[in-house]
Amino acid sequence: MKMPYRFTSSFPYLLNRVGVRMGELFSRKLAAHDLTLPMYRVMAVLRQEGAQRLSDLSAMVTVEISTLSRLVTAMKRKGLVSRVRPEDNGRTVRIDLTKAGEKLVDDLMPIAAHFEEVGIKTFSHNEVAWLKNALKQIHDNLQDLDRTIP
Amino acid sequence: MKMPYRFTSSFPYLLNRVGVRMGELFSRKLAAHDLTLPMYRVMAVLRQEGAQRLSDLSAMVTVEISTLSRLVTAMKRKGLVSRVRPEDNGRTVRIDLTKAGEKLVDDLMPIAAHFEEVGIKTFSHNEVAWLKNALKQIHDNLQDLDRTIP
DNA sequence: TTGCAAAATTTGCATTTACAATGTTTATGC
DNA sequence: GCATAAACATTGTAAATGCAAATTTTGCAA
Repeated sequence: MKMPYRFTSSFPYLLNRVGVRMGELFSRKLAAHDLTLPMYRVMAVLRQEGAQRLSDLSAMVTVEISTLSRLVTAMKRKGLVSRVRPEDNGRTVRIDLTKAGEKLVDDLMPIAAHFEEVGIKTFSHNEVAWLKNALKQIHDNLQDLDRTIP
Repeated sequence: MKMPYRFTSSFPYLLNRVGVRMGELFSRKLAAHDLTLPMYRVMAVLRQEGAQRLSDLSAMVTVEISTLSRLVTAMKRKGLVSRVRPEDNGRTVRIDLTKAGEKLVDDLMPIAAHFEEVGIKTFSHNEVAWLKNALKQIHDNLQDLDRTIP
């Protein structure tokens, strides 16, 4: 038999709910360092991928590019990142972590990892791997739709 | 062997990414009705659960209560919800869908369901059920932490 | 019953965000 | 080689958000 549609059992609802919760928990820790969650995400991506153009960073962090532009301004003021226009292509901009930013994000990542750990502690290694892969897959499915019907 | 920590393979990252994407897609549809995603979520919860107090609604929709207060004001202005103070407890407030709000959310839910469908189309029924349950479980794990260490 | 704490919501205010418009720099067609 | 388009990034502006403070109503103890 077909189940009736339940909003609170829908994927977007469950997704948003756990995402917001996890974000809140971590944000409290970040506040002690005078940081926001988007700032952390930017630093974490830069740490992993190295210097990025603004638009690429925007895609990786899933934050609107104009928002990111201002965010980077604030982070630069804090001495966390550098922003330079490369000589070979002056319309782009190259964002990178400073030493201080690197140090800070290295301190914070274990805390983020801890919250992740708490969330997934009731799952096996394989289950977590499957789950993460599913999230990746679903994202791709939605991206495909986005390309098909703009 | 232990894998190095990869931010872009972390659960919070994958979660946020797919959540934002799905939200964006649906938001575009909502814009045609002059609605925002939080507004839809409020309506969907009210549709499923019936009238709610503001604080309960806040918990269900995972939106900050002061934000919700203003959101409800805007929705009331649009004629989507009613807001009354019950006689038996004048410090609470009772939010409920109007007929118009009910009609609107009934029209929108299939669209939301469609995007969900697109996202999870590559998974079996059982897999989706497992996935949703996992998200619920993880949320609970985090809630427990929240209660343990405030 | 009166006064005080708790519960629930609202508001003040500063920050963040999104969309559109604008500004630069590079690439392309003729 | 020059005009024009395309690619990237920034800024103007209005709306959304979050925290703290204020407000209103209820519950409780003396």
